[in-house]
Amino acid sequence: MKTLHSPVGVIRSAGYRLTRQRRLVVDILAESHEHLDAEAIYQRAKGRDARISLATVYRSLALLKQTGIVQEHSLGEGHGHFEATQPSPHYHFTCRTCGKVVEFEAPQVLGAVRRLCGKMQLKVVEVHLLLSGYCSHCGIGRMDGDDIQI
Amino acid sequence: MKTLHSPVGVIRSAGYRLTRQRRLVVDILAESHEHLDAEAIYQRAKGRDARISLATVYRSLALLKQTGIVQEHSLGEGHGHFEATQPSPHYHFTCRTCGKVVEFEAPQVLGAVRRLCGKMQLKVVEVHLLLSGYCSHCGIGRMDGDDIQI
DNA sequence: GTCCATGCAAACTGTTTGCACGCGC
DNA sequence: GCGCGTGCAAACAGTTTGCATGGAC
Repeated sequence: MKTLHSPVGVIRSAGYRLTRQRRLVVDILAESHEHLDAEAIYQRAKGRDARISLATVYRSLALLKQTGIVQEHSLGEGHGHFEATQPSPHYHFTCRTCGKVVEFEAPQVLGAVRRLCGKMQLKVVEVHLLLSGYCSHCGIGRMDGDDIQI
Repeated sequence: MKTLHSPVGVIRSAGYRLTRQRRLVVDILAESHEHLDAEAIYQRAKGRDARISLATVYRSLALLKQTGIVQEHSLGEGHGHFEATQPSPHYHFTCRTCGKVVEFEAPQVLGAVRRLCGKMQLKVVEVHLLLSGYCSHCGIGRMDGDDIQI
């Protein structure tokens, strides 16, 4: 059973240096509870340290992902979005009209996945469930099952 | 209730022209039951019609996606993969070692999603469930729960 | 014949990399 | 001080677009 450390502790105990830039990226993701993309993280980082570069943001994100501190999600926009790893797994819905992202938990999904993958002898490391459609606001008047398929 | 037409019928009844190139892309996806990316589709298409261009493949895929004839999946490689829309929804597992993609059905997942989204007033149009980990072959000796999180 | 679709090449977006300098340990 | 990490700019992959020509209807 893995003990939970602070991001800073994880970075150091994995043998990586704790640089100003890495700490900055961690902080930005820990503070913001949105799903930022690399560019947005870079912009925020630049606000606090004008010298940081986009390449470093990407390199930091790769390292943080590898150590499990952050997770990357594909939210249907064709590029990555990042968030600090949460204690309990959750999934995402994105609205096709307004772009809003709704997070939700779904323990049943994990159960079903676990059962299925046990049968198929698959060792699952990551689970991404991504829904898209229309949120409660944008879905008004969209009862015309035209592209509603579920 | 939407009637099922042949891809060709769907294209024409949506008011689009049925060109040699569009038919070719449809055929390639219908024949191959793999998850091809745009480049792979382009290579196969060139084999049958040397004049086709990659841009047209992309344009055709966009149109076929919009009409529901094909689906795009993000299989964790950072670029899109395409397959002909199947009658019953299914999901994907990709092996981190050998890259193999395993398809599986999971009606329970759809049920859970439907229930949750009903509560949250979300109208769901698309459901993507993507697992990654190690397949039965590559997973041997990987019992050391180090990065196994589910 | 009309107008949408195509081919080509150039543009664009997101991401990665090579290399010399900088800084955490 | 050693060696990993950074900044910069250039390279890269995947995808999109502008424009003149071609082909479906």
